[in-house]
Amino acid sequence: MPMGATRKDPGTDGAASVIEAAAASEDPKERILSAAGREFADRGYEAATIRDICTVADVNVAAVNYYFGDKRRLYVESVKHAHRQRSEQMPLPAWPPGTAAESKLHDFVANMLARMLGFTEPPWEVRLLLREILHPTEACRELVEDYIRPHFGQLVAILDELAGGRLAAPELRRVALGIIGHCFLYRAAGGVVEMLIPADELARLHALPGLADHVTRQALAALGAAPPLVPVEPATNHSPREVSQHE
Amino acid sequence: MPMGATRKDPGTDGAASVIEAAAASEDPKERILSAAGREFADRGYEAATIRDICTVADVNVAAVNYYFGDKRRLYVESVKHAHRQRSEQMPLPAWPPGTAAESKLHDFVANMLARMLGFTEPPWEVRLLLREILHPTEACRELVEDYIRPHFGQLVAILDELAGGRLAAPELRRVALGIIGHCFLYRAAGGVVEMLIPADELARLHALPGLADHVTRQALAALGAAPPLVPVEPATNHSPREVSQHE
DNA sequence: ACTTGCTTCAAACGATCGTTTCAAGCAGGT
DNA sequence: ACCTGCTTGAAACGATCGTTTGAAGCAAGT
Repeated sequence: MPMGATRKDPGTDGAASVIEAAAASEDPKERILSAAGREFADRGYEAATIRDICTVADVNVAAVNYYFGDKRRLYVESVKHAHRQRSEQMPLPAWPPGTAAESKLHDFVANMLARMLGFTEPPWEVRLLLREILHPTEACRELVEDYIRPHFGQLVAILDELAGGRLAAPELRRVALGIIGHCFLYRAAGGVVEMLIPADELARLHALPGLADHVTRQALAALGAAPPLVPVEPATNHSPREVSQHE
Repeated sequence: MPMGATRKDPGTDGAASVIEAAAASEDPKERILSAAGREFADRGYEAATIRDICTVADVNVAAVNYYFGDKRRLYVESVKHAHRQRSEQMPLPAWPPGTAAESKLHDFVANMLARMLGFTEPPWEVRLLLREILHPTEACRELVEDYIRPHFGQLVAILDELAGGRLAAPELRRVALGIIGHCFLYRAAGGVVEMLIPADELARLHALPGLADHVTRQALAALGAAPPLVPVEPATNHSPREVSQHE
């Protein structure tokens, strides 16, 4: 699918000629990186072929070896390229000082879900980065340090604020991992999740706002910063755990 | 790392006595399935070669095509084989009637973590099934129906019991997905998680009981069946949300 | 015009893959 | 012994992969 041309520098348009419909950059090196990213994301490292990549990028087969040396280095560079593009088009969220921690958590989760699932479309950059997370190669460490750790740190900070400093760092991290895992499941195992949910409910599940609400509320309830998911019995002395006597 | 990997030389075949220490079955078909499972789990479908599989299984290259037709069908069969072995050696947990739902949830989580992470060893069967979940092929549907859906249903039933029937089915499913996602993250993205956690805490994180405790407790707290993670202020009239007043 | 340095191109190379072939082995029934 | 059906074996086939090659194109610099 021809994605909209992502013009990073709108100031220097240069030629007035209308560029091809497909995202065609001037620089062949960048064309190769884009094509390689898509192919690697779709088919995986082994199944993606240099010939296909070069056909998509509209360059000669020898171009890959000329610009990148070999296939492996092309892969590493395309992962970095995707990560670079992704992080500069979706920076870390920032809030004015004094914003309620609950709001920040909700924003953070919604942002993460949007980044992972893509509110409009599932971008190939995300799929490529996911592949790198699931099957780490040499490009993984840099990805974690530059892309994942800052987000993780921000989430932990929000949770710390919510806990009012009354939760130890290891505990905070585990709560954060729970939130991330919840979102991660939809991205990494979305196909299986869809099989587990009744068809008539899938539309609801794919509605991002509702998902973000639920993930946030569950985390807040676990921390004690929001009422539990199960509505409390209005006013009874009996233990709320004895309600169901009919199976 | 598939590139540049020099093929492991089986060495001198002088003494053909010691075949394979691991699993040398009588049936060559089963030997192929075992070897294929390991190779597919380790290297992925594309990178695993029939020649390597047959070398490990100690059969001729033609045996794969003789018994399974082609590589794709061998893959599907090896996934089913792994799933079959795995589910018969780790059946669904069962509790005597009247067991507290909290205990059941804890057992369920501990069982799932043990199944995923493997307290003794990371079995290749799990890695192969994970591959199928992450990159579904034709073998996925059967896997979900026979292996995953029963577990999922059991978890939802436990949560329903915990909620005392006061939570709608969609909500219950989302809570279940949260729990599963939490565990799933450690299995699927364990390498990245390990980079995010300080080294001196990794030992704690890999201690299965503690992990199960935390996942269970977080879920219980979210449902309201256990006190929140953050210790409640002992006795103050002030709202606990106004603790931090300095900005 | 000639050189220089960078880039592109078509073609081929060597390796390896999945698959096929066909003959040899090896039971048991007659 | 013979046939018969199933299983194994070594070798080869055709396709495709990543990579290399060497020449041609092309815009400066001199």
